[in-house]
Amino acid sequence: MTPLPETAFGAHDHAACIAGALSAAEALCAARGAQLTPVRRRVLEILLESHGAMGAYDVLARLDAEGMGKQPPVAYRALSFLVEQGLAHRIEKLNAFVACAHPGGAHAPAFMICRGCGTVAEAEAGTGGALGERAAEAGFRIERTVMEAEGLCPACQEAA
Amino acid sequence: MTPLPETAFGAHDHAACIAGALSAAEALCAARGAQLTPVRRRVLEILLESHGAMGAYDVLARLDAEGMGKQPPVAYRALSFLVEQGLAHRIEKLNAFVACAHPGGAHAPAFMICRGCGTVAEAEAGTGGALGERAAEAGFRIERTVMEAEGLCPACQEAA
DNA sequence: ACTGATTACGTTATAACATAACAAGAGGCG
DNA sequence: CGCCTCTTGTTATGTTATAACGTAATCAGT
Repeated sequence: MTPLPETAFGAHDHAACIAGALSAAEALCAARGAQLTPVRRRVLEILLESHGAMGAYDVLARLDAEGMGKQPPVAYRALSFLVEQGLAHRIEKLNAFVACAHPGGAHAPAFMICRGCGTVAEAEAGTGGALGERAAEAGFRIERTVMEAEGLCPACQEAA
Repeated sequence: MTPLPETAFGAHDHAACIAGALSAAEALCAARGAQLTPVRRRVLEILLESHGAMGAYDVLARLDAEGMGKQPPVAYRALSFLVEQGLAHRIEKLNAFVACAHPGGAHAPAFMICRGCGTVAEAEAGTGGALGERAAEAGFRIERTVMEAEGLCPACQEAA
């Protein structure tokens, strides 16, 4: 099977992936006049390092260990900021957050969630296909979509 | 514009819609040997009556008022049963539950959630379009999907 | 009828996720 | 300086969900 560098399921240079995402985040925030403060930046790093979905309290525990705050609002504020800026996404199915794999790009993201290893891969979903069609028929105006698939990634399929 | 009886946004005979769904649920459970007990049946009725998404604790409050239980597990167990049987769906975006509009049918449901009136309309989404394609490319085996669109229904668009 | 398996329900307690509300500091800018 | 805005610190609370344990009813096989 060929490698799959375009998804989180494939092996890749993790350090480079983190560094690239961080510099993209800095550039984006600078361009928009948004402030990537130390806490916000550190939360993004934590998400990138884990390369998976993390609960807000998992993030908070990391922040606390580093002396950057221990109350829930600290984590939720930083996560909200990152989501607003498109630097992270909320995974509704998991009540968790994940760093964006394509910061700055167009956004109708879809996610593949491996129930084996917890890895979350992001894909661009486009219009949403059948859902978009049904919405158009019904006259429903879509503002945001949630598209999440749960299942098994290639590695976990083999393990099972 | 023509009426849209196939979605919850259109007017319809609510009493008949409830009665029909209930008898379909009874038939399904009987056919499967699943027990539609009083609490489970009542929870389904409550969901059908509201014709929208309800939180577990909203359902629980109704049950409590009727003397059918006041602890969270009572509601969660009944809701879990209904979801397992395909008689209700969980709306991840809202942390809420809604009665199934097409009990017994095939199920890759998608939902349109009106942020104005809270109405939730169910549509059949099929394979998921772009997400399904990306999953196939990545070798990811999908077991369940969450497809939810938030926006404005026709009525609320006019009101705004 | 007795036994054991299964299923559903009752109850207590707590875990896990999320936000309201208010005070205080940092920095730009007229 | 004085004002405004944004960010952060902190307390408290609200909301959603499940673990864990015990009881009752049902039913198949003996």
